[in-house]
Amino acid sequence: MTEATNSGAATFPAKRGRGERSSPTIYDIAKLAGVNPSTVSRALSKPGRVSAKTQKIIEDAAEQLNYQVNPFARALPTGRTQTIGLIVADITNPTFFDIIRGAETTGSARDYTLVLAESAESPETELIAARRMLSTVDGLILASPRMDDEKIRVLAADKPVVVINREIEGVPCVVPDVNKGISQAVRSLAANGHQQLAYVAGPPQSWMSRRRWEGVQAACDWYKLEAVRLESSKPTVDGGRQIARDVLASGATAVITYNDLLAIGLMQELQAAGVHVPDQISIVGFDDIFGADFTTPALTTVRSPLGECGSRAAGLLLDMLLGNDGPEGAVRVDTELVVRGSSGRLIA
Amino acid sequence: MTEATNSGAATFPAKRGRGERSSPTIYDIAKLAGVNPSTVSRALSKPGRVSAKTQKIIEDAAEQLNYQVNPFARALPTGRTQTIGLIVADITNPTFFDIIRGAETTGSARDYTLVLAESAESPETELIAARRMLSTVDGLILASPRMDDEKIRVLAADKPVVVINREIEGVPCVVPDVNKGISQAVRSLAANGHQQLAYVAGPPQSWMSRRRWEGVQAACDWYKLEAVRLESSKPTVDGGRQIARDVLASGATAVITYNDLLAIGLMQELQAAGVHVPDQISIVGFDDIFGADFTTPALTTVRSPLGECGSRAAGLLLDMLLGNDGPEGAVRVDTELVVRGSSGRLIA
DNA sequence: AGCAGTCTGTCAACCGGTTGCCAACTATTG
DNA sequence: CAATAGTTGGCAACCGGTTGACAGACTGCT
Repeated sequence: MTEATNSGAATFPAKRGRGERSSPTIYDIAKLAGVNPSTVSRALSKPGRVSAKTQKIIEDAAEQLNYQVNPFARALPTGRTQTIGLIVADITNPTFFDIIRGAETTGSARDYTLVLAESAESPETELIAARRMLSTVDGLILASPRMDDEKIRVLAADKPVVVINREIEGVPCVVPDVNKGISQAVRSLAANGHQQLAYVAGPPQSWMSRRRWEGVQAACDWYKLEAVRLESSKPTVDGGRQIARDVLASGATAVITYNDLLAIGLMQELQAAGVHVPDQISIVGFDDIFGADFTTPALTTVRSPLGECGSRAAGLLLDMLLGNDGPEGAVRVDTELVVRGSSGRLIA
Repeated sequence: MTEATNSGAATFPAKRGRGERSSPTIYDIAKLAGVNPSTVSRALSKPGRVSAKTQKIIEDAAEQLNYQVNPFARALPTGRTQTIGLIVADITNPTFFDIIRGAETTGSARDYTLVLAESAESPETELIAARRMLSTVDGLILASPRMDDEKIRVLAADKPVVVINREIEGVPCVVPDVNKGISQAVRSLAANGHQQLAYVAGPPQSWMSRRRWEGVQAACDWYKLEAVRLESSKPTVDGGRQIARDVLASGATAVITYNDLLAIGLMQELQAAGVHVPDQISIVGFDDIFGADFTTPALTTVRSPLGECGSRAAGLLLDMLLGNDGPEGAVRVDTELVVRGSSGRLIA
């Protein structure tokens, strides 16, 4: 190769969008420290592989040049990117705010950067986003995914994946354990004299909505309440308003909704219709989202520790990246009833 | 090189965390299509550089192999990463939810990925996060930055930066133009018989809080109201509760707060103290955050189109990445008064 | 047919780190 | 003092795309 043509000389372009001075590389450090670039690389990433003396010299040089690794150059040969991806079904939905926050916080505490995408509730968009991300992140968190189990398993076979708010056999999951919270809610309602309860369901394809309904049924069985299930058109404030007439028609005096948004809409509409909450109807929401205590009366709700879910999921993921196996079954985080003003004794 | 030692043979490790099959490269495509890798590269990224025929062959081969570019490999020589960074002061704060959403949406519409970080309201953390990000993204959006102008200018000299919610000479900014909304608010209050107005300020270092106070003063001058400024301890619901006694003491019958959170807390506390809103005191918030209409009465507020800010900022950034210059002055988006139940005629 | 001008594909260098292998050097021990 | 074991640093290949330079093919024109 020494005697090769070398005709081209290929002067590479300056690049660097602006501010011409490109950042220092390990080659610069090597020159300054009088060692080989590979030694610099080792000193900076493999503690103990080089002698303390050389280590010091190199670190000083790096300091002096204000060196920062180029993450892309590092990612190329190793595949490690120091980023984790998070895909949420709907950025608009406050449920996910806490999840995002939790994931970002524990991620950045361990020097990982969070990459965010949303699927707009569409299984297809979700899959596309997931695939696109998978090549650029070390691991992926799916919050309330909409695609089918099998697709998620395929993704999980490729890189570490953690799912929030859904249980999938063979994939690490973090799910709020709804039973405790629901049980508290139903007991509290029963104690307040309620006998007829309505559950306002969420999207039909939602795993979590089914789960909550099962929980409600079980608890109502136990506490001897009658439970009916009503279908909302969409899991939003507006959907809550629309379901109000069905709720009244059902004759139930207590309502548990799939989420807080539905509860808030429902309460607004009932109040507008002159129904008093909680004297005539008690309302219990789900999740304890931001703003659940802004209402009058403030919303009683089953709190899902969403922030903790995000943070636990990120923690799990990072552990898996360290080579540990994912947990056996799903990780369950406790839910609990937060009693506020929207539920109480029935005043006939 | 042919006669070289070749002793090493350097068998590179398999890598790929799991699922051994690594993804196809342009070399695989080249082999399949019977052309040179560089031709593949050109076909895939430089439309028109290769003949239509070859183009077709290569595209088919890529399709068949289910090829995806390796973003790191591409980023290394070019510096382009197809990602934009967003740093917010506080992920907890709902003000930023819409900004995040706006930025994510327009970003991903143009095939850019959003990378998110938060500064926890600390100028130092912010700077560190910004620096760390800057090396891995094509451009950066700073929402309500807390560090000083000069530092931001330095960052902006390196890569395109857009600032939201603050004006900095020489850096592209997107700011809500508060005057219109404030003017509407004060006019409405004046029309309802109010003569004494209090402004509850936000964090002292907040550029936006000062701006809003100036706007309030100007509008009060014009509409002949008296305005006093009160200092909140923190811009949260809790801070709003704490300021209630000062508000009452001030004798003002109308209040405009630095943000909705303060307004909500203030209203809760006043109502708890038996003060009727809006009959005795009118309250106007700022931003129209998620949940501002959950309260009873629903909150009257000056809406800042936060989602639009995020989306405009991302748009601006992407344009700058295309080589266009940033806008001359700051981009202003209109604010407007949203009248709901918390403001109205004074009933003495 | 001869020749300039245009297209198109190939070659090879390069981005900036990482790492397997080896050789030189140092320290330990018989 | 020599032989052996353990360290440490250097060499060079490699990750996967990008791009300037260039040569061969092809076109059109005289």
